[in-house]
Amino acid sequence: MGPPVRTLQPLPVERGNILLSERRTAYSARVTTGTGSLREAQKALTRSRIIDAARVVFEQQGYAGASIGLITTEAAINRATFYLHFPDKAAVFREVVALDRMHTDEYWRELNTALMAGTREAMSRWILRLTHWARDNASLMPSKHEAMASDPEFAKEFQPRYDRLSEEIAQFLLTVPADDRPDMKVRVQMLVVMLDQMFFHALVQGVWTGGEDQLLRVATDVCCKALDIE
Amino acid sequence: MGPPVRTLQPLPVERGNILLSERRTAYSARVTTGTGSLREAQKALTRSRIIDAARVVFEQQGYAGASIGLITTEAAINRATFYLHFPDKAAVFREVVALDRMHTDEYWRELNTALMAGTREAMSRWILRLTHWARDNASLMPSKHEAMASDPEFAKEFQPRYDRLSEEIAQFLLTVPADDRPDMKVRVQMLVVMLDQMFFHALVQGVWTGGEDQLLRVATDVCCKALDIE
Amino acid sequence: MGPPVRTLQPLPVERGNILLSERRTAYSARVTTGTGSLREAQKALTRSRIIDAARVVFEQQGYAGASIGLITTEAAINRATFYLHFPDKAAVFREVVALDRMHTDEYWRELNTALMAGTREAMSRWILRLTHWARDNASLMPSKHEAMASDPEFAKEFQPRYDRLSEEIAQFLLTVPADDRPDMKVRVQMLVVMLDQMFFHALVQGVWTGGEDQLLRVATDVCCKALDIE
Amino acid sequence: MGPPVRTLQPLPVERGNILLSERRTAYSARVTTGTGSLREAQKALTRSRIIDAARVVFEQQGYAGASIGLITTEAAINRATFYLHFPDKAAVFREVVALDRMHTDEYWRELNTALMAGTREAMSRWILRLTHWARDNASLMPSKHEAMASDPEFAKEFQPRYDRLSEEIAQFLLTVPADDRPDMKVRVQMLVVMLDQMFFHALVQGVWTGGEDQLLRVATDVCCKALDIE
DNA sequence: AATGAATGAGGATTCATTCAT
DNA sequence: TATGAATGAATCCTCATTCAT
Repeated sequence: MGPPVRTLQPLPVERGNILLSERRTAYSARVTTGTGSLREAQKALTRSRIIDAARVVFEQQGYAGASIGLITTEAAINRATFYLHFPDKAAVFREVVALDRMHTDEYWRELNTALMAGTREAMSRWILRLTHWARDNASLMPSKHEAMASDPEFAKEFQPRYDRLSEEIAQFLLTVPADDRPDMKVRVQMLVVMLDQMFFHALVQGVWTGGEDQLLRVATDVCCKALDIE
Repeated sequence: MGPPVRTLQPLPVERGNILLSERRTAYSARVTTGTGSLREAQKALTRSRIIDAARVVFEQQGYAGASIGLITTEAAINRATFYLHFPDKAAVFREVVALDRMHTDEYWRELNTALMAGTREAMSRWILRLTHWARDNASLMPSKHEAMASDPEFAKEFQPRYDRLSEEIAQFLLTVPADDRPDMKVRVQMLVVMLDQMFFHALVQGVWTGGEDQLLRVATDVCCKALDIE
Repeated sequence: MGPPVRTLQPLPVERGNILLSERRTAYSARVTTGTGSLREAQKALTRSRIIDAARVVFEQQGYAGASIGLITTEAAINRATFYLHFPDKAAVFREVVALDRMHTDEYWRELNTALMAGTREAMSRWILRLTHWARDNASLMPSKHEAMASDPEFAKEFQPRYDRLSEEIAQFLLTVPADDRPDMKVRVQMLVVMLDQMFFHALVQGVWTGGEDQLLRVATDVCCKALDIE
Repeated sequence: MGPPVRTLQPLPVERGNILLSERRTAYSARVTTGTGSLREAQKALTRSRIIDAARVVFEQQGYAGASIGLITTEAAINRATFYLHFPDKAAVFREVVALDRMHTDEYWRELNTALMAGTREAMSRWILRLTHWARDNASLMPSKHEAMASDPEFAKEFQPRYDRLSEEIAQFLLTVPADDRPDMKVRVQMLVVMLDQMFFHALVQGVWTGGEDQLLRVATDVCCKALDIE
């Protein structure tokens, strides 16, 4: 009878969530290591503190709502110190998002694998993986959407993901008849957009009524049918 | 050889588009007429001026970028007057969006018809219709996304659209075996989310590379396959 | 034995002088009267309060040292109110100086009369008059010099005084042989520059050692000789 | 028919002039050489680099506009290094000006000679010399005026020049009847102030309309007449 | 002696909002 | 009802200055 239907927890990202700070530290800390001299290490430490704090603030307050004052307070540093490391809010935000994106790419790449496999099973596994990813990144998404909507720069910067995606699945596309490739590319893009958005609605904004099982089942089915899998 | 491939014009909504003002005026004017006494009529007039001005400003400046000062300047009224009609920015925004939503519902309702028809042709026609709608509403979308992302209230308020949508297609759902209904509902929701988002990317943010024909063709195909049409 | 030698009091303008506030109020108040409606009157009142306060601050702190915060504190109004009346510090300063300039012109005009008279007596009287004027305006001079030195705009705006001066004495120039006029014009300009600067040194910066009598006597003598008077 | 009338080039000192850097380097270098140990030499080198850079910045940005950051950037040294050599902006400015003053004194001393000669010719030559000096120092003058106007300390420090001047011409004063000496001293001071200021207007601020010839001719005439020369 | 990093303090603006008219 | 004027609260940003290295 399958696993119990666990309603998708809409993730308590509603501006106040502080759950992920631990992992976040890991994120940016990872970047700092191996720099060399002591001074550089210290600078990198401060920098990563800012990034971590920024992430917390962006998650809690959204993009527009985040002020540099809040970030520096959260990072427990002087406001002026911020400007030593970043020119403005947008710059830190880019950094914060970049850390996420590293993982993003990783997951997208797996899509290629799943498509190559060409089985419902593989698709299902990938979509499940996607939910995990969405859950991890959910808290920052509102800010990302907000930034993209309010600042054309960000829109240009973050959106290309979908374009690059089509390159990620280049391998898979080669398995498709040459004539069908352009359409297939668009088809995959659409589905990715769909899943992306769907998980955003489901996880971040909590506006999905059904259970997680149903969501996964239907999503898999839609994708497979659209891609003529099985 | 089919119609010529016209690349989707990414719609010059890039903060400055003023194309729709005419229609907009019609929108809010429609609401004000026939209220009753003279005083009320005047008040309603001012109110609709604010709404129209607000729309212009939201389109040009985005949600966060729109200040009450800009709105009242655009409306050529005093800043204080604004507060006689609306408590804050969010309130006007709700009104502005509401005017769009009237139409929104209208279009969604047609989805039910298309689904009932159950033909690729009907689906294709509806999707085409959707692109028109998207084109009309494109300019306000960034603000809407921004507002939703930054203000949880808006998220709750605007998202339910997808829930209500499932009610709109209730009629269609009755034609589906009772056991399949829950999944079918989710399936349609997903596709709507997909189309919605797709047109946002394609029209508003102009990040779609293919032509309009391709977009429509693939979208129709994905939807039909996912819904077992044909 | 002549009048007693009274050493020129270098005027306690050394950032802290508050002596002239009374007169100042008179200055700007004069401007406000006769506006008409009550609202306008109130606005004008605030405006003149800002100007008066600005003058005090400029006198005490110099141009660079004067901040908008200091001005609004002195005026006992909100900082934002300032921006309702002036775009920036430079704008108020212009206004403050303008009030002085009204008088300035008046005094320069008398130079023409003195020159026309062509007697040592008339020159002496005018120079004496000039010292009074200098004394009255001494406190603002440092700021003026500072503003002129630091902001080319001000230099352009305030300096032309010397050019306009040559127009003020046009009448006198007509009494001079046509051939000598250009040189005579320059000659007068030089002397005015000299007196101007001299009184600035003597009164404002207090770096003159001699007594007031001596100063007047020598100045008169230099001027008369240079102009072939007597 | 005299030399051709060359309009006084108002000297492109308008914050951006960089003409004099060569000479300037010479200035401060002269001071640093011959100090002794290697360390001291290095220190002196840095010190002179700061002074040179400061001069450039003061010329370009004015006194208030010059920040320590700008100076150290121009000198290509660390901001903190500045504080090893000077306590603050005022201190470097003093040095910068002092370098000028060495020359200043030199020129003033020649005034004594000219006065002793007591001929129109000698006066004329000295005044011409003065214009050269003014031209050389023009670029720094705005800052000097600004500093004097904003900081009473500077006023006290730079002004005394006029007092010391009277000592420079002590020799000449001895040739004057004892009774007339006090007045003569003041008379010369006045004329020097006049010339000083005149060249400032003419060269630095470019507000003089006439040609250089006229300026020199009239200035010479005024001085000679005022001093009963010829 | 020189530097990189960090800080504290202060100044300019802008905005939403409230009064008295 | 509509307005002009005023306000309080934030925010951004820059600068002079110090400290550990």
